[in-house]
Amino acid sequence: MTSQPFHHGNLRAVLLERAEAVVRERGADALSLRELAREAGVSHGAPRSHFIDRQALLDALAVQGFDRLTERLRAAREAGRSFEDRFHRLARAYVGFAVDDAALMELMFSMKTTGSTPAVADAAGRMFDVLGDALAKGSTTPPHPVDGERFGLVFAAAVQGAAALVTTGRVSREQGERIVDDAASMLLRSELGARVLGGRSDAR
Amino acid sequence: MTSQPFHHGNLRAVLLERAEAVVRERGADALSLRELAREAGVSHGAPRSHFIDRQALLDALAVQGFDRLTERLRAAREAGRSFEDRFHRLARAYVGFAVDDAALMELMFSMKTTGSTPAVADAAGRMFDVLGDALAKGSTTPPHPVDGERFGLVFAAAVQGAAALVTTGRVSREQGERIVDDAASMLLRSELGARVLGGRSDAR
DNA sequence: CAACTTTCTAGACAGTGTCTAGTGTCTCCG
DNA sequence: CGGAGACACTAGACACTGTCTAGAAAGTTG
Repeated sequence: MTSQPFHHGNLRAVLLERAEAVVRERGADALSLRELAREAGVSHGAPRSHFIDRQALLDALAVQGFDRLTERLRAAREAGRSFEDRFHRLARAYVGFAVDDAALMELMFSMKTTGSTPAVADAAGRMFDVLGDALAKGSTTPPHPVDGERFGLVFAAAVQGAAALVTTGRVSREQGERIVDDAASMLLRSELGARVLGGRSDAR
Repeated sequence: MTSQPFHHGNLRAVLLERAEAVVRERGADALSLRELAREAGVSHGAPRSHFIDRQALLDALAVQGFDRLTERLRAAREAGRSFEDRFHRLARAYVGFAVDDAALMELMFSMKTTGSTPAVADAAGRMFDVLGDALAKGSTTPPHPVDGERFGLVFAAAVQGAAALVTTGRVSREQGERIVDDAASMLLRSELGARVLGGRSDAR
């Protein structure tokens, strides 16, 4: 444990952990495999046993990020006491994550990462599923599928956009939260929202 | 002109043009100053006279991108025949730009670019100003400043988010346009929208 | 205990951004 | 007209990167 054994033991986990810290602090561009290896006390070629590519490491980070965001969204969904409450909680959880982990968020949604591996696409899909499920569960009558999807997409866009405005420094975090609150309120009170909700505004 | 004179003459312009092509085709990460220099037929150190940094080149590209987007938004605003029409045209112009120049868009809104130079921040500011002005011009009575800003931010968020969903391949371009259309309609018919419009729904 | 697989080392290669010193070219002012 | 200074560029160097290779060490399995 003290002097390095030949086998590091959990190099993969250490690399992921340190890599995420670097991304968070200095951005994905600043991530260097060799620097990571040095910090972990292994040779510069060692990471290759666990990540064939630099991009493979970034992909793994993105998957981890999506999974963590998914978990937070799930928690927000559970904590919601009404449909509207759940709605606002989801939005805030999403924006909060985007603000706290802005660099990671940028990585997760960068073109080279998002489209690269099925694993990343799947993780992103699971995240969006939670968003969609949370909406579907709200209405007593199953929502019209088309309306439901449109509704979910507009919601996703608003939240994603608010997050982008915040992370790029265009608006403050408080403004970002107010944006999603406003957007959520508008959505719920719109015609489309009414149809999705099946005529009720406070389903449980 | 045929054989390269010592002074290239318009190296800066050529570099910008080729750099934008590279970003568009292969992403910002794939941009190499040395490769650019080779293509332009100059030595690897030549670009330094025009762009002190790799980042400086990227910043210049971002400024160019913001300016072009600003121009398109202006055109959309002029073409609009009613407030609602103008609204939809702006949204579609924004999403259209984001789709056609996805990689450039990603560069423009990346953290390292957005926050780096005043020049970039200014260019981004001008773009958002056009968005904001277009909204302010719509209402006959000057909108309540606070409501107007909230309105504009929600709009910007929706549009930006829809663009992000499209550029990351999550939804198709058609879906993206429907999202912004839906969002625009909801916004216009919301309480907040009504207040901003001063009670009218079709101001000219 | 032997075969096999995984994990790591160490060296090499091509490529990069950045810095520096020096040179060719242009412009402008006396 | 000519010289001086500003500018654009060249060429070489440096430290660094990701990736590939061959091979050694350690763990695993039969």
